[in-house]
Amino acid sequence: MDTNNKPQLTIYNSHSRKKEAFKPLNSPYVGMYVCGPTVYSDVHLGNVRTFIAFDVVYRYLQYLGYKVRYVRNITDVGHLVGDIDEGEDKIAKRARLENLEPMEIVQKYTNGFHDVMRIYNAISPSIEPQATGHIVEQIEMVQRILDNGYGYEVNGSVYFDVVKYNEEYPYGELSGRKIEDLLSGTREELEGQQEKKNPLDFAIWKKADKGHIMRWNSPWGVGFPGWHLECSVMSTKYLGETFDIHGGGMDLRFPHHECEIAQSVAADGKAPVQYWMHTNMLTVNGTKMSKSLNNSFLPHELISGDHPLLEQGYSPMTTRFFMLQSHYASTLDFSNEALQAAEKGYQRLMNACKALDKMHYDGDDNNYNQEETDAINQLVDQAFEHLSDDFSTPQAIARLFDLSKKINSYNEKKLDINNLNSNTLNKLKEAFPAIVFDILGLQDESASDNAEAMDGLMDLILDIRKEARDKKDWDTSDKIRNVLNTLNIVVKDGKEGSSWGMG
RNA sequence: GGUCGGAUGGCCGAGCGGUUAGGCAGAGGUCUGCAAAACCUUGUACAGCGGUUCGAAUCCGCUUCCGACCUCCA
Repeated sequence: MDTNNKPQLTIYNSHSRKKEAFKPLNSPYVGMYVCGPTVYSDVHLGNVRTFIAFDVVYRYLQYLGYKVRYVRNITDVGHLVGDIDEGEDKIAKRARLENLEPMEIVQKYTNGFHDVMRIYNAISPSIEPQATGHIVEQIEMVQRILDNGYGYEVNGSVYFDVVKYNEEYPYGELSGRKIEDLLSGTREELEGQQEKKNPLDFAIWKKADKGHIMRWNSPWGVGFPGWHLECSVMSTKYLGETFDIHGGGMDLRFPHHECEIAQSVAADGKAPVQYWMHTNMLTVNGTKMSKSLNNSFLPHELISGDHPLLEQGYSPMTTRFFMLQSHYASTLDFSNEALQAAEKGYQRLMNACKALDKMHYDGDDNNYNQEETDAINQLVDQAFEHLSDDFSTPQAIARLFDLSKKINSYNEKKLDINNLNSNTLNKLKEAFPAIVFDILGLQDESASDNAEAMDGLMDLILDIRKEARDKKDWDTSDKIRNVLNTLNIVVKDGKEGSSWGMG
C-alpha cells in the first residue's frame, strides 16, 4: 500500500499534549519502543489491552508502508516490590516463593506472556530484549551519567541526582510535574532513604545485599540495575539516541518514563523520544484493573468464564474487538454486558467479511450508479481517515459497520452490487478485509485448519437439506438444522439459498 | 494534600462549536414453511448551575460525583 494514498497520520503526543502530524526521523524507517511486562507473574487483561493497542499501531504503520522496528522489552531484573528503592526484586521474590531459579521464573512467565500474545493475535516485536541481557550496557550508561555529573555513588549504589539534573534540564515535563511540587509532596519518613540526597532521586544501580540472588559485578561493587535504566539502555541500543515512538501504559508515565528521559538526556545529551504514546487503563466497575486490587482477570479465566465476576467465557477475538471499540487513550470499563455486546458485534463483522468475499459481481463500468459508488468510496476513505487520526479504531469500526449494512444488502439483493463500478468494488474488497484482519488484527475464529473439508461437508449437508425443503419435507430440513445447532452451527436461509456460520 | 483526567440515551462507547457516530438491548415492519440472519423505521442523551456565542454535549467559570498518578503495576 502506498503511503501517499492515505491520509496524513496524526498522533496524540502525550509529551506536548497535542495531536501532531507523524513525521518519522528517518522515513520510511520508524523506531518504536513499548514497555513490556515484568515477568514475575501472569499478565492480566489490562496488560493485554496495552499490547493490543500497540499491535494495531504497529500494524497500521506497516500498512502505511513504513518499515518499523518494534522493540518491546522483557523486564527480568530490577523491578522492585514496594517502595521504589528499598523493596525486594520482584523476580527474586517470586523465585524464593516458588523455590525456583530467578531465570526459571523469567522463562515461565515469558512463555506465558508469549502464549497470551499469540492467542490475542498480536504480532511479535522485531526485537524483544531482556534487561539481564544488557547488564554491560546498563553499567556503561550509569558510568556516562556519573561522568556527566548527574549521578552519585553511595555505599555501592548509584543514584540519579534529580535536583542537579533539573538545574540544566526540565524534569517533569512529560508528566506535567514541577520539581517543587514533587519535593514538597513526596512522602517522608520512608525507611532507608538516608542514602539519597533527595527523596526524588532514584537508583540507577543498586547494591545487592548478601541475600539478594540476582547480582552482577560492577565498578561500584556487586549489584543490579535500577528498573528505569533498562528501557533507556535498550531503546538507545536498538533504536538510537533519538527515535520515533515510545509507548506504554498511562501508569508508567511517572515516574518510569520521566526517569527514562532524564537518564537519556543525562547520559547522551539528547531527548530520546519524538512521540510519547500512553494507553489508558482497563477498569472494572470504574476502578483500575490491577493485580493488587484483586479485580484483574487472567486471559484464560476470561476465555473459560471461570471467574466469579464473569457470566460466561469470551473468546480472544471478542475481547480484542471489545478493546478496539474504545480509543486506546480512554479508560475502558469491563462488564459482562459490554462483552456480550462486543461478541455479537464481532460476529456481525465476520459475517460481513464472509459475505463480501463470496460476492459475485457482474457490473458494467459504463453503466453504474454514481451515488451508490460515491457512498461506498466515502465510507472506505473515512475509515482510513479515522485510523490516521490517532488510530481511532472505534470510529473506523463504526464505518465498518456502515459498510457491513451495505454488504449485507448487496448479499440479500436488497441493493444491487452491479450498481458499483469495478474500481469501487475492488477497493471495497481490498480495504474491508485489510482493515478487519491486517490492521485491527482480528481473526475469524470459526475458520479452522479443516476449513476446506468443513466447507465441502456443509455444502453437501445444505444441499441435502435443500432437496428436503424443495419437497416441503420440513421434518427432515428442521432436523438437519436442529442437529447442526447443537453443534453450534447456525443455518441461515436466504433468498439465494442457505448459508451457515458458527454460532 | 499535590498534579492530571473523566462524567454522553437501558448498557458499552465515539464525537469536542452548527451536520445520523457505531455496537448491543427495546419497539414496529419487511423477508421466511417456521426459525435464525439480514434489511427498513423508531424512542429516551450529553452530571448540575451560570457565562461566552447567531448557535454548546463540545469553549469559560463554579458546584457535585468518579478515577489515575504522586509507592509496584500496561
